[in-house]
Amino acid sequence: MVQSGDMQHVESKPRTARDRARAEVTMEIKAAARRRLAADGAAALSLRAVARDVGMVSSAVYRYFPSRDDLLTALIVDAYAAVGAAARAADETIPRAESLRRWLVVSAAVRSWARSTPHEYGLIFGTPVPGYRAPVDTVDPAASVPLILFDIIAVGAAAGGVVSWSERPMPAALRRELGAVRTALAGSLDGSLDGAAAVSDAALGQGIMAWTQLIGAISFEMFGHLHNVIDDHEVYFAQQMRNVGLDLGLDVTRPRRRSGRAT
Amino acid sequence: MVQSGDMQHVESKPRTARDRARAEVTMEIKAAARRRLAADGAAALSLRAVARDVGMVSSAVYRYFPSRDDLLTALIVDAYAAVGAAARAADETIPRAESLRRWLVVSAAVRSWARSTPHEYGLIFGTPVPGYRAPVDTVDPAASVPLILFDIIAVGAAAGGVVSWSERPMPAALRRELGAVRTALAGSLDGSLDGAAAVSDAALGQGIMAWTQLIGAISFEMFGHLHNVIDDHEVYFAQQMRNVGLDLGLDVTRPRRRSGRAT
DNA sequence: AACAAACGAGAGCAGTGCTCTTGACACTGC
DNA sequence: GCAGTGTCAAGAGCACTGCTCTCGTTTGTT
Repeated sequence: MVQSGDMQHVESKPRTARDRARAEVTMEIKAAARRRLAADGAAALSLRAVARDVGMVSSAVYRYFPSRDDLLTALIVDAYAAVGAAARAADETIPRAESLRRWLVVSAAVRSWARSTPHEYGLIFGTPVPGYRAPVDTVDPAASVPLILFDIIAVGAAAGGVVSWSERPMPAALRRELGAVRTALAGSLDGSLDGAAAVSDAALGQGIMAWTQLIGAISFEMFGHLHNVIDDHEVYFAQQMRNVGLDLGLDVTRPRRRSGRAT
Repeated sequence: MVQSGDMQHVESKPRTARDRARAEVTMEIKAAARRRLAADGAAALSLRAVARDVGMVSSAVYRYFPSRDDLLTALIVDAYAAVGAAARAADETIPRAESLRRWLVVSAAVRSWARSTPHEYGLIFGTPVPGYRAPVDTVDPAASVPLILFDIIAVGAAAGGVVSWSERPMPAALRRELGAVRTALAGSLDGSLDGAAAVSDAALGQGIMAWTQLIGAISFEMFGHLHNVIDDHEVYFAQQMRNVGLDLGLDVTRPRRRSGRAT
């Protein structure tokens, strides 16, 4: 179902031995960096330390990554890919028409990815590291989870789901921006983008809200802002996401149907 | 109206000249650190650099802050106090009964504080700096904005506002936790906490969602996650907050009143 | 075989957090 | 008034960082 076209970065087999070695060493460096990131966090990631881990001297690492920030950028791209893959894998366990369950499963998958690799989560959803420049490399993989959410909402809307914001007025300027967002998202969905048009401006706006809520809730939990407020994050998160999903009108399969479902 | 009891940290005038000098130098260091923080961000905050700025040598600064992290912690506490003060100042411009307008004005105040001091915002709502330990000092000022939001919701609920999640079931475990949260928040409100009891579990849960949504939306904007998605953050944010406020049932004064406000 | 590019190693620079020691100053009790 | 006590700024120093440059060596291409 949802698959952004990210097949092209499986570059053709490196021919020369040097290229092959280079690719391998690059991966080794990234793996070591990821290990140190998981252990100590992004702020404490030292290029010299990862160089020691892979048995090189620090200056040699600069042949592969021109600066420490570039190493971090590479890790960011990988992290985006990882969370996108986790979300996609979860999504594929649920029939495409069951929008609510898809939303619950995907949001839970994002949360559990964050809990399993908190520093990588902080890397992409926390404070931007140095002066922040979002290179073009990061914008494409960053959209993979929102893309899944858009598909869920589109299917739900096409099935007659009604969003709770649908009756509210919306500024024309915002409608224009959301229109551009819709066409961009619909263009990234390969298969049946027939449902994309069914996503109203209100649904799109509320969908972005849901995406914000998902990341906001996980960030609150991961960054400790719910300390002394919520103990059982598991049930709290599930409850919040369920309510957000219901507000999104995703329970289109449930209302008065015992198990079969109409179109 | 809402005022957490944070008057006690106006410690009595330092008597001896040495104490006075110490307090003054401490403030000078914090001011310089805040300046460098605003310029370069938390990651680049160097204790030696702020020492140079105040005309001291680095080791002298350690007489006032035992480590760099302690300096950052002091800045975090100040940042919490600043955003709380901004929110409170905005809240006091609106009559207490107009819950929706209070919500809109307070959320806008938080956003504009974030935009004016982005690095301080990142300091408290971004990735926790090193290994993260939230000292007891930070938990009290951190609650000031949520406290205001709770008061807004309590007044709205007492005036008959109905939250959109009110019909949804909620796990008993979560109800228990929210009960503790309610008594804690109600206890921090000095004046008329009669309305606090009117805040149902559903309203409280949705209130935390609104708080999450507020910070999530600002974080998305500040950290660049809405790049190529939203251009006019101003109208987008206002629209989102308005819808969240309406879902919270805060428009209790508007329905059938032409212009004069009641109470 | 000859040449150029890529590579790893090492030295070195400027900067960092933090510790320790030293001498000067201010406050306190006699 | 004066010694004793604690606080203070300063400097040197340690281990570490990101990053640059140079130096032989290896590798791929012509």
